[in-house]
Amino acid sequence: MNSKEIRKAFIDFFAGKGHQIVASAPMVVKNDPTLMFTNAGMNQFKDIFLGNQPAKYVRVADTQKCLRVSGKHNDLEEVGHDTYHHTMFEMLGNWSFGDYFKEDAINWAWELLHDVLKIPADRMYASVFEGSADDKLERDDEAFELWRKFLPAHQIINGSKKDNFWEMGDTGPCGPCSEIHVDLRDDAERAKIPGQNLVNKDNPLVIEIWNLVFIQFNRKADGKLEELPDKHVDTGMGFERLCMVLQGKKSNYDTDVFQNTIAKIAELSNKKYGDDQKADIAMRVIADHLRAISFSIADGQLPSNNKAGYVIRRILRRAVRYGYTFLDFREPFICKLVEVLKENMGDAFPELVSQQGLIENVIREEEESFLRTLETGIRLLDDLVAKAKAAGKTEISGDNAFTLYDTFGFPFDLTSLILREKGLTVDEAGFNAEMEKQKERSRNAAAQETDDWVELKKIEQVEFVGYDHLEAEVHISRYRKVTQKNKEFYHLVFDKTPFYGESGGQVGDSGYIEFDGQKTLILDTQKENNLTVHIAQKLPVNPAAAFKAVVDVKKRTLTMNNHSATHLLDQALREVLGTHVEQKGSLVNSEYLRFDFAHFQKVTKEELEKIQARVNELVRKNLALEENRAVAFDEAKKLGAIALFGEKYGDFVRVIKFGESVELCGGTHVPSTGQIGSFIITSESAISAGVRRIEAITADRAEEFVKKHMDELAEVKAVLNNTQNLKKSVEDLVAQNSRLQKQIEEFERKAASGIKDELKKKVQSINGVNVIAEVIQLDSAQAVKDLAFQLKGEIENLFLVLGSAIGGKPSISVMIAENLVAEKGLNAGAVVREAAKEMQGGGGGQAFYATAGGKDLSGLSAAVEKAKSFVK
RNA sequence: GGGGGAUUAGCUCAGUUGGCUAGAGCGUUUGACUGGCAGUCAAAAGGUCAUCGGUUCGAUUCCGAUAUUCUCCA
Repeated sequence: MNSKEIRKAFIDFFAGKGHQIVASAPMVVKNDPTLMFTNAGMNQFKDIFLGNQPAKYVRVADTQKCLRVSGKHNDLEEVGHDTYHHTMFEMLGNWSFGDYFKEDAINWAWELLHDVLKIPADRMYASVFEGSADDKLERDDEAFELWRKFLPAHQIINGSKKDNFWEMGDTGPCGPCSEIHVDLRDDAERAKIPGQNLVNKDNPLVIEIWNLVFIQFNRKADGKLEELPDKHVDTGMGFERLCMVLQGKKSNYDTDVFQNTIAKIAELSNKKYGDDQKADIAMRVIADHLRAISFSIADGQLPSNNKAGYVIRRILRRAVRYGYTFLDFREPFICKLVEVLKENMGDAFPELVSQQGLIENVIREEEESFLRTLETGIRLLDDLVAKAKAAGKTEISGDNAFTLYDTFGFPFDLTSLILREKGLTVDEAGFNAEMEKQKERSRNAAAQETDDWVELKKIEQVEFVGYDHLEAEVHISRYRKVTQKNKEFYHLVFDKTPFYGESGGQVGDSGYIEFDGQKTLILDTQKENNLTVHIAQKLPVNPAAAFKAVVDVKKRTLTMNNHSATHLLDQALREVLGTHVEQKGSLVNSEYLRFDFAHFQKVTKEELEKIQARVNELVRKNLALEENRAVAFDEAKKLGAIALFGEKYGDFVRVIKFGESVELCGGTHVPSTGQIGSFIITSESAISAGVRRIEAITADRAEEFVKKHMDELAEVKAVLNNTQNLKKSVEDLVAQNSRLQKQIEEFERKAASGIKDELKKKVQSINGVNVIAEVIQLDSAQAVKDLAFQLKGEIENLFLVLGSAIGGKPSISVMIAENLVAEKGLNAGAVVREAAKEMQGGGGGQAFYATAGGKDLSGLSAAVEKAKSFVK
């Protein structure tokens, strides 16, 4: 069976058992502060488990793209070294939300693996939770008995709390789980050591493929468990591992999921997979990371320097590093692999097909930029090596290596590799110590303590009334205290709310809630999945009261202007640039709007003018908002609504129409576009290969912007006697200025040359040295310097001291012919330092030319005399 | 969110006790050599040393802020 057939077999099986098949959620998570990426199939159902949202279907199955870059068994740095870890993987899963429980879950798992997919029974092992004294839990005998129907007792293993008790986090839903392991060793090996001894022992051929989680408890902040009213099943099966088992391979990377990519890498690098261990690791790393990066970009997450974007950048750079070190790639190559990936997975994940061009461009750009970083690092490292060698050292300090890594992004393993080649070592312990310090700093800065929710009023779902009302009577449904850096604030959840929680690029509302004359400020409103969390500075005195919730109208109105303008901008962009323009991100707040979109070249000035004019035209048409809050998703698409990649949509969506602009959007909008008033583009820039950014302002801000510019112009005109032709006047002024500048220089030159002739007459000969020591009238340090250098060229054996007042301050320059410096041991620097004392100053320079300044103008001639006295 | 760098000629970068006429390579322009191209040689142009403030007799250099940008951590 090939991988496509295997995926289908799973989906068909559970569809046959009454499961609703749903689409994979985006791999990049939005609206969940605790998670950057989907790391398990259950993520998209989190709200159901938490009780924040009712289940739409009680039985669901899917294949979910997941990304794991950290965690107990999956450090990014390990991926590729073995044959079964990945960053991005597919997780096949089936769920029951308060419907079937252990019995059906286990029966069906067995039926699929054994009866449908034909995995031999004697190669399968099941594990069950052994119980835990800490939590006062017995062994999961129920699961054990269910497995006994299919497996002999010795193939059922007791698992520890670590392996067989699943928890969503420190707190929240949890429960025992039961894993299915498969033994892939050959018969001789199996005869030697029984498979049950190797389960959960990190043997690459005795592996867990499916985990069935039985969610029956809720873990509270004090560590205690409470029984859930509704019990759920959550399962996850590693798709790549399943393919390995069914295709009779010993490594995930040997399955058809990865082999096409690896073959392409081998071709590009002119190496063969299987010839060299290190090259093999590199190929696996690249084949794995390619998937993670491509899917992230397709989901709209571009590499950047913080948060999720940074994780993607790090993964990509790791792939480049391995290609660079072990496969000798010196130019972008990962971008050339996207084509193969698309052929492999484009069927199941159409976003790869439609986003291919963007993915390739973004990857190429990132590769180029990192190769530049590497070059810089190599140069810096060469310097360090040269210095170390000159000092007779053979080790580079951990501190230095860390600076290379931390400040210049040069990977530590490359540092030690290059040093090894040059016969040097690096202090790894020192490096790690510095690394720890950095982590400590960041942890302290980000440390946050969250208390348990205190529930006051049970609700099914928060009702958002903010589309229609900016005030409402609300009750606090639950609250909790959050402590960060000694600052306390409170998270409040209301039964209903007029406050818009930050999402879809639009910032959250602020405002206040009021009871009995007491106001509590709401600083911000955030969304945690489906929960709208209001951030308050303090807890109201009487949390159970009925509050009047009031949104900051000014801020909301300005934000609405910008949000609606963003839709108009989107439409104008499509009209002017073409329909390839796709939104890649946006930010909308009360100050301005920012819109990122796919476009492969700079937007020209003419295009920008057209776009801005078009938006303003749409504003003036005063198009009325047509809002429909519950349109079936398919229906909305038929209307031509613009949906975003990487965005998770429900079955029913909100559709926002302004004339011809139709978008799926949850944000708040103006009743008609005339309210936007005016729209001004303030900047256009590139944020990544193939992605441009436009920033713009509207309404009040636009008006202020125009006023500021007009005022400035008026002021400038006033300075120029209210000239009719400002541009010409300024040009004339500039031309005149440069002409005068040249004249001044000419005069100065003449003056200097007059002074020069005077000075040449005053040469004294002292012991064969031609001495000039005079105070002259020159007001420019540069002119004095020029004069000194000219005299040096014209008089041999010169010892020159020039005193002058520059900007009202005394200054002396000493010039000594090079041969005198050498023969007589004279040093201009020493001379000026000594002489400058006469005028309360100091100075320095080189042996042949030095300058000094001072505070006391009356000491100038004394200083000149003093300098002269150095002639021997 | 927190740390560390960087910003000098069109480009890539040097520039240490604060005073070096602010440099190199590449590129550009001009001239010479060659039948032409390529090239070689010679010369020249090109700099608010990111911006603003402070310390100092004096700041590209030290300090602070801002902007832009790179990078690491969370």
